[in-house]
Amino acid sequence: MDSLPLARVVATLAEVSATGSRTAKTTALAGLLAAALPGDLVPLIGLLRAQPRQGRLGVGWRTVAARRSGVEPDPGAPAAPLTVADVDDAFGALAAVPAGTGSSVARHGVLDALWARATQAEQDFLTRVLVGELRTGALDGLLVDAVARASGRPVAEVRRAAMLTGDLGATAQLARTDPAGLAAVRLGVGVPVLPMLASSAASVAEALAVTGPASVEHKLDGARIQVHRDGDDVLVVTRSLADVTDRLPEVVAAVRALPVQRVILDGETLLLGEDGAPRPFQDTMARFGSGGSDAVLRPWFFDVLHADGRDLIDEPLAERRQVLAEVAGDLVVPGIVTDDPQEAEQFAAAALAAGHEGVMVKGITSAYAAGRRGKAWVKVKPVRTVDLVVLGCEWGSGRRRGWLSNLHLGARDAAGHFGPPGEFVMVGKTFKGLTDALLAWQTERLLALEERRDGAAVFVRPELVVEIAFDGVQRSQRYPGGVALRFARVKGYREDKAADQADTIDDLRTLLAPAPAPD
DNA sequence: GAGTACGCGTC
DNA sequence: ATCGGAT
DNA sequence: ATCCGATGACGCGTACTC
Repeated sequence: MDSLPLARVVATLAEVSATGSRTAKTTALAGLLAAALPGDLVPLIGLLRAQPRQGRLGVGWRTVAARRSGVEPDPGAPAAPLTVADVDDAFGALAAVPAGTGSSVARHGVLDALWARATQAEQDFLTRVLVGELRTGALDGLLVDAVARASGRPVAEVRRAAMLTGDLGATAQLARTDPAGLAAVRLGVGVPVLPMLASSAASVAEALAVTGPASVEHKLDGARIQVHRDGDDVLVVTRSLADVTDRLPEVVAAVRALPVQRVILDGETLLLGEDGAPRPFQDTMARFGSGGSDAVLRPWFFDVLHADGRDLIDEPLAERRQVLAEVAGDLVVPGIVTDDPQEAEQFAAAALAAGHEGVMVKGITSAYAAGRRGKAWVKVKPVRTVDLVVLGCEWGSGRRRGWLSNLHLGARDAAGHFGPPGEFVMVGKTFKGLTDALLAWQTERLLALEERRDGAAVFVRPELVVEIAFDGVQRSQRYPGGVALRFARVKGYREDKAADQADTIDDLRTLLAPAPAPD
């Protein structure tokens, strides 16, 4: 079997994107995987998930493409077609180019070489990969099925191995070369596991009705972390399994101090204010995303997957929480066990009063379902609502092509703090919560209110009032009122209301946490 | 060298 | 993250 | 019950532009 020609990858992806049937897509991908050499599976899956980009290649690639665009592709067709391995080599070479002055020249050299060997179709494909067009993650679920099909292993077995190793490419290779090894994949300290995800409910009572007796825990507004410790070796990864160990020395130190040698912990990290209350999410991210500062990120843990030789992933939550209390002490996220809605409601109110995002309600008998979004974990957060005015709307793409989709939302500036009194101040955009019927309706309605266009946006007379649900507000530099909505979605149009009855920018600004005292 | 735009990852 | 639609 | 696709605000780091 020869190395897989890139042309075949291109053809398969074209087929996959052209068909609507999930089954057909799986079949096409499975065929591709089955045709690949085992050694090609890791780069192939990386390519299919559009992950192997190294930094900012979009513009670099466009530059190369533009420079090349006048140049005829080599008239004598390349002797050897471009293979997946070639692309993987090129990505490796790109990764090896050091950052800094001159690096873009070196990067372009690598890209030039790739481009020169590629056919037109391959050039198009590479452009889409490198520019990020194919990066949707949408193939993730399909690929698990396809790997199973291509290797003849049960889907559940492949899925479990992929979740436990956080690595579909390696799992595909294992499935092909060592089926027994695949079945034997277990949790490993130092090997990141895909984190368990939660569904959501509107109230604690509703959540409890789904889970039954539950652990009800504070939901902290920070970044998810998974920490592996083996003696003094500590690894910290994020929700997407990115290694952030070097950025979180304080978390490493905190875990090294725990009374346990080998452990996998699941939790959250965030900044606290001097008063002990959580800082705004933005502040946590500013620290989380950078090397360091004096601000100290603190870890809290709500689950333990392994402790000193004991895999706990299939144990009920009650058992895991007990072990957690022993190994993590005061770093355990506060929670109670109950099946009483009133008691849970009181606990949730206290969590909010303490400045947290809400609560998690977790079935007390549930196992840790790595990588799954089940009903065993349910998040409950308060939802706010405001009536805002539509200022404009952007044309949708993909399945929303032809509809005005992404609404520009304005709050009323009754006091005239940001312009003439009574005009509107933009506070965010949303495309969520719209059914196809509503999309059609708003497209027609907004076009009738059109004032002007600019690129993809149609600006309208500010007359239509829309009810918007959101989770909270955040400081904004982009929007003139200094606030932006977090997770805004449409609840419905308020045709009974006129624009001068819309909620005000001052209403929204009162939701902003007071700025920390400078001192 | 300063300022901007992009890419990616957090939610 | 959230939501509606499709499978 | 899940997966997919369309996009939100922000913050960092860095490639690119002048």
